[in-house]
Amino acid sequence: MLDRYLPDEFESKWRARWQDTDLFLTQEIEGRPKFYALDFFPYPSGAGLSVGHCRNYIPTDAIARMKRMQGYNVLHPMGFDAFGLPAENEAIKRKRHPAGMIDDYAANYRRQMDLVGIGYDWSRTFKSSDPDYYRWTQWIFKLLFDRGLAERRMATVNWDPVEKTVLADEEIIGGRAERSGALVEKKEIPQWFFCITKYAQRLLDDLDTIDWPEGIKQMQRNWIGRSEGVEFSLDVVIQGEDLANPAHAVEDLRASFPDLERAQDQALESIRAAKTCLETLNATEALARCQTLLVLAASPIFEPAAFASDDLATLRTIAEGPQRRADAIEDLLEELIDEVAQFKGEAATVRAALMHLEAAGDNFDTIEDAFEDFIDATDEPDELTVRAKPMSFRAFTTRIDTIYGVTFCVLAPEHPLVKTIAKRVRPRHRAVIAQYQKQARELSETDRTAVDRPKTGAFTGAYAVNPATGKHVPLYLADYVLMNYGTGGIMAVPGHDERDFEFAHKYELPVVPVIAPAIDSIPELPYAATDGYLINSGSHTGLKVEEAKARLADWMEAEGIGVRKVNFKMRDWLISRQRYWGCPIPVVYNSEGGMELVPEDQLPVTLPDVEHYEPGDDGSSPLAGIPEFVNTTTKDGTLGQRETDTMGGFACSSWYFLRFCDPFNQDQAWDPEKVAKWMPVDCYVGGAEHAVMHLLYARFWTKVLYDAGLVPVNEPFQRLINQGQVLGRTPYRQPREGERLEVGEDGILISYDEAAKLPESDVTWKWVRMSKSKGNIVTPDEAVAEYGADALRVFELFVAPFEQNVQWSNEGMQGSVRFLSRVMKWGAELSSIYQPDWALMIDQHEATDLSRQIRRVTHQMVAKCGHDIERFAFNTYISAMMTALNKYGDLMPKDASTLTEAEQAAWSEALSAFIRVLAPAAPHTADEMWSGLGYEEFTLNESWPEAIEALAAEDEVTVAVQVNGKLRDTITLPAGLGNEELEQHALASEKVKAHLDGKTVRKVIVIPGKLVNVVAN
RNA sequence: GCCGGGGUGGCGGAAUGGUAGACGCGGCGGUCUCAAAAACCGCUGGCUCAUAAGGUCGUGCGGGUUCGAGUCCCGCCCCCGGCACCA
Repeated sequence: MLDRYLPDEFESKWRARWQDTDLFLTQEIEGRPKFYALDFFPYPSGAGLSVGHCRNYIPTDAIARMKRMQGYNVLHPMGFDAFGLPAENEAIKRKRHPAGMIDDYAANYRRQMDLVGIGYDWSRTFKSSDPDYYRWTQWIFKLLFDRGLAERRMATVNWDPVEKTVLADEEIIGGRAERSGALVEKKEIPQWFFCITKYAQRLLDDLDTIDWPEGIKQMQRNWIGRSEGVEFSLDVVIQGEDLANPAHAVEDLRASFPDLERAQDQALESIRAAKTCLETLNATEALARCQTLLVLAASPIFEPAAFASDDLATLRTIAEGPQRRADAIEDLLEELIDEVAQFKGEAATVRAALMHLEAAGDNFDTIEDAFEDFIDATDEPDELTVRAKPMSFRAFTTRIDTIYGVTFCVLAPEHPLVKTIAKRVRPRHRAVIAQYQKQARELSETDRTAVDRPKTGAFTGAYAVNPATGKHVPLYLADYVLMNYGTGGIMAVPGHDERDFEFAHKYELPVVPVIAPAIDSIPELPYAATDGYLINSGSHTGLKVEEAKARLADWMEAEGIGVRKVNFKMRDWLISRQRYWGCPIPVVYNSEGGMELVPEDQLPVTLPDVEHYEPGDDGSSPLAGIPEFVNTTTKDGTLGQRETDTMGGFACSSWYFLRFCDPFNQDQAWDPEKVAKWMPVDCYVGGAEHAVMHLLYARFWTKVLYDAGLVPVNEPFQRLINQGQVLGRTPYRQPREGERLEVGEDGILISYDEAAKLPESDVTWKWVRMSKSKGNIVTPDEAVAEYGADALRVFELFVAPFEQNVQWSNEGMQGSVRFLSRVMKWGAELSSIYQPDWALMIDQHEATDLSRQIRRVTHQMVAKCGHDIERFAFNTYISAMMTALNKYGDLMPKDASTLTEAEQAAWSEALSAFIRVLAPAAPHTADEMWSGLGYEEFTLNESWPEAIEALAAEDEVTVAVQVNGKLRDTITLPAGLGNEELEQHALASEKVKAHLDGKTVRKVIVIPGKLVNVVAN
């Protein structure tokens, strides 16, 4: 037997044998328990694997190997996440087709995985871009659609101007695209969504049922963002008066407009002009013409030559008035026409519209006032109800208990009510509103949501009515209120909310405390805590916060003002990508714009094989430019057009773990029985960067499939473990004059060569995640070539706890080389006395002290190793073997011929067990040693040694003896002594006596087999 | 700011409330060798002490609970990761 670890001598031989005999083929033997070990679906990149990736694959392999030896049916598959932007972008850059490129990269990954001896069942492998696979991705899309969980709707999307694609919220980091780094823009297009929000509550609740890192669960909880509160209505009034009362409205108008007389004159003139127009025009015709013009004016494709000259002339009158913007006038007229038409006959509508056309030509600012006067002058009081339609908005709050402290309200600048309010308030307010809306629109999302940004806002001129107090509080616009959370409007309680407080401070709004930690105290504001009592709260004063919440909610529900509501921060999953390299969405549109799903028997909708797949500059999918793809027929045989969006990559990775259970089923996505056999995944291993997106989406799909009765589990991944990152030592230098640092960098990345040339003081070394772009990658190829595959494996397992980051050093692998060499040397020394039938012998011959000691080491090691692998503590698994080896070393005989048969058997057991326990970590070495003992079988097919507790038990124990909690002596005693005996031995210790001198023993605490603590004073 | 995870020798790290520092790296001394490497053996937390024995301090900081705290509780500090005007 080889007595040194010489990997070149045997490692590749074993890998070849494993492959040749299909060793890693999944076994499905009746009656055995199952174990599904899975690594995150990797996206193969051109950079290949680094030793960092191996830190994922090696430990999973170790546990999978142990489980197989322990008699489990083990499913340990691997495949490739092939679709997606990174692949497509790289393909474009390299001018290669992504399919071929991905094939090459995946082949390289596979080669590297094999190189380090990962025992994947390659017979089950697939890529998500295989039509055989994505056919079923489309099938699941259909399933989601049929269950009302896939929707197409207009949406403002995050647009990446560099990659020319739409991004999910999750793909934006700080306002920039995660991948390209471009500043994200807004765009409005029809998009496909999966309605994950319908599952929000279950996704949240079921986190409690799975064994995942607390951090990841918490991240998902935060992402889902559940909050409980009350949503209720607030009426909006202007000037603090109820405009439903016409008399008030007119009074108000007069009071607020001292120039009324003059305005009336102007208006009357306008009306006269309008009447003249009316007399000469057919009313219906006039209205139609107006509307046409308005629509035209708003259209970006407006083409003046296409229209009759009198239309044009009218349009010009509208659009070219002094300081007019066509869109502003259009807005106004559209509103007027809408409103008036609703309540009056056509003639009046046209009259009003024309009048305002005229008025607009004269004096835009007074147009609203002119309208008021017009209504006034027509002597038709009911027309005032048009203006006085009550306005209200809804607000969501988790702190309904603070409603008495509302001193103002805020709407998001994009809130739909703002437009209505703007029409009704006085011009100066209208101008402020318009200005503020413009400002908010122009701010990028990044700027707008920057935390340290001072609050801004604008008073609308309108007031909200607090339903609890009836008080009118000013209504503001402010961009710290977001349209896409809650209702887009809030009740502001500056006394008990930091943001509202800051805003109130800036705009000098009152701050009223309504919650106090104790009934008679006044808190320091803002006081955001929820423990306390209500003060200044009318009939609710004195209630505790929780009770007040309940009572106020009850009251609102009873009065119909509001309802209890649960709000989620999570949004639906945007799935559309306007790109080529993705799974086509199986939808066809007919000529009327209706949509239908591609029937199941016509799936897959395959991606056309084309030369050019670059996205168009307008953001349309490259598929849209391929007529052979787009043009198709609908179910009823008419011409149809295919959906040209493809699905984002997360769709493909949301069910691959199911396909692995039945990878080549041609008739269905999987056989439910097979999935029932293997699912859930027992141990799912990958990086923490997928904490939210992939893991949430996969959970969502699993739940949908569970609801559809297609999978028997509600959660896909029973146990999740995140490996730590491998960091490479990376050189940086300070920027030179004229150089600028990238955002987030505090030095300029340089190469190792450059670092070697610079003076040491100019180079800063940092530990940075290995990546090709950083130039700090160590590949498994290098590591295997220099140190050996098993050395790499052992080092990766040993170097640090599994979840912790590692600072990589090649020298560290030298340590595992040393360990493996010692193992092989020890094995070689013992091989001459190895007894294959040790198990029989060991019971037939009387044990000696030595044999008992050997067996104790063996059985302690076996127990610890199994337990440690199970709990992913691979570093202590390796160290347990090292410890055992050290102890064996101490017990090794000078002369083997003096060993008794029991001792030979004990040594044989030790060697046999050690090799098998070593196998998950160092399978090449284990197989080499195993065959050296004459065995034909691979260690993977051998059974995991059994740890016998009785043999592992110590017959002597070292007892710590303390006096007043301080260690004063250790005494070695036979195991199993009673407490009293231990106490006596402890008190008999000379050292203990010395410390007890002059003291009285008050108490003696005995921990059996461990410790005696004498308390004395 | 909020949430999560951490902070232990020169370094990576071990330690169900019970002998802190397992195991490894590095370092020091030795064996072997003409020599070096490799391998093997021994030592290796600080202070105190000529040495040993012994003593004493010691798990980010300050308190507390306990016979006994790296571990539990309270209050801080620092590092890493995530979220971030979410009503």
